[in-house]
Amino acid sequence: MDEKSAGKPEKPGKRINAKRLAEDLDVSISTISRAFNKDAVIAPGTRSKILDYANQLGYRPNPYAQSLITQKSRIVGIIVSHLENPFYPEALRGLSEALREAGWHLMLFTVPSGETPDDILPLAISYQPEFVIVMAVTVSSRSQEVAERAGTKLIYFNRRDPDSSTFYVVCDNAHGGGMIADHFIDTGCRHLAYIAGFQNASTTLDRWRGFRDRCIARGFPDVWREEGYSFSYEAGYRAAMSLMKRNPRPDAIFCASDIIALGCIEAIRTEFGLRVPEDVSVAGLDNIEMAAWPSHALTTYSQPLDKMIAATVRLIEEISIGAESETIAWQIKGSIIIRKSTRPPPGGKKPETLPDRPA
Amino acid sequence: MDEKSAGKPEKPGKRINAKRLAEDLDVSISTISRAFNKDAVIAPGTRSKILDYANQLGYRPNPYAQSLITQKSRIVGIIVSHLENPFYPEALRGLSEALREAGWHLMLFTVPSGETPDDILPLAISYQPEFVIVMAVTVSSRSQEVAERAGTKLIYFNRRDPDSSTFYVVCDNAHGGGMIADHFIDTGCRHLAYIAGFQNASTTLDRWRGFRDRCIARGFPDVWREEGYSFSYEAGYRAAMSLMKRNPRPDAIFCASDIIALGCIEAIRTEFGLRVPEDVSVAGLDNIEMAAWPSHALTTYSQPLDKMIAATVRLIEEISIGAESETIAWQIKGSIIIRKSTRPPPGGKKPETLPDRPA
DNA sequence: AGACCGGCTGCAATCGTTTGCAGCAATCGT
DNA sequence: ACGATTGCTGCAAACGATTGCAGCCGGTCT
Repeated sequence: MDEKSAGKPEKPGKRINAKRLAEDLDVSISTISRAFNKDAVIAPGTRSKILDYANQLGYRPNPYAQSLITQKSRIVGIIVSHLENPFYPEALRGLSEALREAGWHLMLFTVPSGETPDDILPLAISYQPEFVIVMAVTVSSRSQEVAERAGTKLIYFNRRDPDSSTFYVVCDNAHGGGMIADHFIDTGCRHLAYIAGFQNASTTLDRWRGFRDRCIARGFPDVWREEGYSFSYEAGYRAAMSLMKRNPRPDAIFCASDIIALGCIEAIRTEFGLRVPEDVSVAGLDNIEMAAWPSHALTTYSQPLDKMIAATVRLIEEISIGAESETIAWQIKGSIIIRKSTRPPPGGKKPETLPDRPA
Repeated sequence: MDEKSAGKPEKPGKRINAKRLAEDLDVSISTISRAFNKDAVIAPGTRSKILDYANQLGYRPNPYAQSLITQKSRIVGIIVSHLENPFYPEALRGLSEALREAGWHLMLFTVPSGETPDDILPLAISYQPEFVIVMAVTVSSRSQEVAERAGTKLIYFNRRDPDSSTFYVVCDNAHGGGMIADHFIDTGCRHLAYIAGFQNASTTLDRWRGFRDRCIARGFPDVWREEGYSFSYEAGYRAAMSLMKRNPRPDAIFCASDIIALGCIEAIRTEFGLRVPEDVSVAGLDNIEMAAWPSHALTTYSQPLDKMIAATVRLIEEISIGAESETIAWQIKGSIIIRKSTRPPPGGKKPETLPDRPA
């Protein structure tokens, strides 16, 4: 520490690296490295000396060199297809924060309208993230294979993978459908209908299944189903237009997403001059923030976003440390949130008064 | 090509690298590299041979090694603070796609509610992105310095930097305020008001300035201003509650964002039983997708998102190739979108009938 | 025929880390 | 007092690319 330490004249253009620290501090590069590695053997004194000097100089280990040598990037990619559905920004935000806290970096890929997540995947894995979270409804199973070849693990968020052993995290959509059906029936609705989202999204399917099965079980087998073809406001608007012309006209509509429900309500009000919930009960699924706005006051089934996010991060952590995670998939129950877009429960109480067996 | 080519037994665990290609193809690693480098000298035949074989094997150059040696990452970080305001997902999406097309990767950082973008910046630059786009209203100027030291360029999106020579891209917010003022006054409104967003965000300030200046210029100096303290639905709701109790009661309210406007309208309708636009005209600024929904039909000033995004990408490209970009900042005009939340223009036409000089 | 040139390719240094292994001093056990 | 153990540190070989420079080969010019 006597050769030429102290007033060393800041080499200008050069980014500071471990070598520079090593020279200044008169230790080896290895030692510098060890100072930053949580569980490496190093004298506590040496470590703190290095750490102090490091952040005095603003030094941080170069992540590219680290990734290169360790073969780990601590990057997770995320492919999002429908950011215009407010559910996704909410999920994205949560995921972003949770992953950051766990020490991961998030690389974002949005899917342009003409394309599918499959088209984007090659690009997403080109930066060799350790994981790619797919937050999109439609993905082919070929993707699985592409990812595998690149050494990247795929995790589906809000999408069940029908035919395989991939990782996924979803809410219990069938349960949601069932709860809504119960609520409709309990509040005296008799002509039930469903507005679907993307045609063969697992979410569309499961919600429908849960809803219809419960309707049938409770003695209402004639459930309308209208295709929305997407999870959007416009879809809800259009679907409601057609649905409300049927005979018998529905008096309760379960929409495959909140945003569909808002479109649906709007159509019912402006196009048919009917009231919600007096004439028609409408419920959604997601519980996006907007659903709570007084202007909407939407009854809905709440996706347990926090739990879903926690599960996702946990999955990632476990796989990443090599614990071939025993749970490959999470399906988490949410809960129904009753607001003002559906009829209130019958005055006082008469829960046993089921429709087809009059009191 | 005779030593041991042909039926080479796929080395299993090993990720394929340039060396592997080189051996199989009997060329040097340098040549492999050159095949992937657009403007390197290499015989066309050799290149296509390599490229073919490469994507038959699914090989792509390792980005970490590339970044390490070239000192460029082609990564741009983005810090977003208010994803719950739909304007930001829209912007994020556009930015993501435009940057992808230009060959950049996007690393996302959201700002948790307790913290500021400044707190996140160190983390954002820890991966050494070449640029960081800050899509947030409040940033201290110290950040500028932190970024500089790490060799990262900061670009503000939707935020003007008052005191410095940093890069930024915004829409012409003052112009927006002015247009809305004109529209209010032209449609016969007389008691004008403004609901502010974050208190010292440049957007709040500029919109106010443009609005008030025009009001004054046209002879209505008494403009109410109500603080919203944030760009949210709740802020609009709360602010409207207080604003509508003033005397004289406003008959036109310009909100610092669309989402504020929606909250504001809701409060006017449900809390005061008044009609929009018959009793009060309300306009926003942003032109988020929801503003066009028939249930809202919000009059607003449209942010020229596409142009803003194009400008941002262009800025990045220019700086990145070293052309010390002559334009350090972009301020782009948007346009007013008249819908149903403001009174219609006077029947037929009487544009000259200004308030204070009666016809 | 010899000099020169242009097009292509290979050599080897380099980027900034991590990590197994060996070495060394100080402490401990007997 | 001497070997074994412990606690820390340094050496050097990776990781997988890029790129300036030198070399080779065939063709053209004089």
